[in-house]
Amino acid sequence: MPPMTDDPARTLALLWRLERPTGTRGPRRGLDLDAVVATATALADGGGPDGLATLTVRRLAAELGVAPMTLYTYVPGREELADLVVDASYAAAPRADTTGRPWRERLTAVAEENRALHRRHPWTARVDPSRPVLGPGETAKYEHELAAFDDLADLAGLDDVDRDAALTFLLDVVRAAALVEQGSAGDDGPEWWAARAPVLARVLDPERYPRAVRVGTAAGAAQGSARDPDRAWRFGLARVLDGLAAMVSPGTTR
Amino acid sequence: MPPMTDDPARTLALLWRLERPTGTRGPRRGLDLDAVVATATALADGGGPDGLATLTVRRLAAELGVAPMTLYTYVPGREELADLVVDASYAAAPRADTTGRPWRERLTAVAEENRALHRRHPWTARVDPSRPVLGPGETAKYEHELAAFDDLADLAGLDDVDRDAALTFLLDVVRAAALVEQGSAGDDGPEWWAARAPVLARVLDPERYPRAVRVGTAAGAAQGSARDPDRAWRFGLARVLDGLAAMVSPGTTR
DNA sequence: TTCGTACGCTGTACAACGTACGTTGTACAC
DNA sequence: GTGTACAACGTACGTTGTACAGCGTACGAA
Repeated sequence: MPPMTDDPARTLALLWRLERPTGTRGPRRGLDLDAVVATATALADGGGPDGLATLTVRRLAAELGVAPMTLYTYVPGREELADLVVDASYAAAPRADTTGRPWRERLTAVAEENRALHRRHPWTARVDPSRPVLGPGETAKYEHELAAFDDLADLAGLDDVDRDAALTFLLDVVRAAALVEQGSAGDDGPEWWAARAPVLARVLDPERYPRAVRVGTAAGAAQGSARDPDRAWRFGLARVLDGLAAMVSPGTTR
Repeated sequence: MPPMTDDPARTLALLWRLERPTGTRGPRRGLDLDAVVATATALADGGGPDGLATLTVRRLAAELGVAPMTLYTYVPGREELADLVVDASYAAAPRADTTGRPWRERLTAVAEENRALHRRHPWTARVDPSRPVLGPGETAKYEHELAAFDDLADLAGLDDVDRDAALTFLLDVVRAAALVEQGSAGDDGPEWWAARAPVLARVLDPERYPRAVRVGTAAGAAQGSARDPDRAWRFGLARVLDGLAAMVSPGTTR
């Protein structure tokens, strides 16, 4: 199970489709990288929020009608395959041109685009944000999203480091909201609480944990049932925009 | 590998240490749950950010000088063990009483406490936030943190659902900052970029991705090297507080 | 036309994982 | 003394990623 020689350059070359100078000898390849990635994406999509984890070499090979080891002639290993899938999902995401619109609108568009991405491919919300993929998809996405910050960066006098931090800030909140939305889908059915209620009733002393019991009940009920499910989303988005707006007009912030 | 009968009630009982009416027959137990959890925590701590993933039944058993299957008499399975470890880390975290302080100070304290938690146990930053553990540690933490929002909730007229959303908002940003900090530790050394630079130079066209190249370089250099590493942290915290402040005095926000 | 060889493909194998199952041995209740 | 409840554990199964060596194909050179 130890990973193979993980050569970052090889992975990057694959991401950017820099075909290595492969000779024409031997049998023709039965697949190509795009087909592998496309099928892998479909398989991950079928696996729900943990789709990337349930994407296994053996299952992908079976889906492609090929022996497991064959995939290793297309991809260095499982981790690199995941990178390719993630980057492809970024590349395929639509990006609306909001040039000329007010900065709040532009940032809202970025947020909505990422929300849509996390909905189309739930596993994107669980990608480790601290390890950039550096593929063409991620780069195009990054460029597009940084551009949406042009006006705010001007107004607030953000340098490049702060601009990156502001974008990260926005995306973090969007991702967190996506995770909440995923968690409340299906899991938080009445039977989820029903299975836990007996023990919780014995153990959650309202005198010892007054706020936890009250707020937890309210929050659980709100997101579980018919209360509009967009409330948490709008809350987070509004907080982010207001937080960034404070850099423009720092009047009320101190 | 399919999990066993995951009985939520049994897991909760374990978390809250509701000892089942075990008879005194048979050999005495050689361990107790607290020792198992303590050793598991130490093992996870030794595994870095992915410590919870590298915590395996076999390794824990070896550490405890016991056969792997023995652990199953203490804990239903690996997942429940992870829950116990996580909740114990919450329970052990210090919680300062900030009653009477201004709300920004109280929220900052909560943020700092969580930052300290993610530093002491890096794997806590990778716990799925959409699946509450509902143990005594998490409950105490939740109660404490909700209390820190008392004044803000008053000032801004937050109901319980919004109070929960506001806390989640704060914790999400703190967790994201912790992940960034973890990612930039060690990984982002000069050789990390050095291994990727040749391909990136060929592929990152500054005309096609002007902002991405410029901002990415700046951000990478800033967090990688000697620039003060707390900058992203302070940025995120300030944005969160300002975002929440806008609910108190909504003057500049629209 | 023949043949060497580069290369796509795959069967087998291994280490590590979680954990089901059945056995062993201990120590209390009677 | 003896029956029995229960902790501990040896073995085994299915699953994972992937190393390795062999097989067979089809092109380049003769």
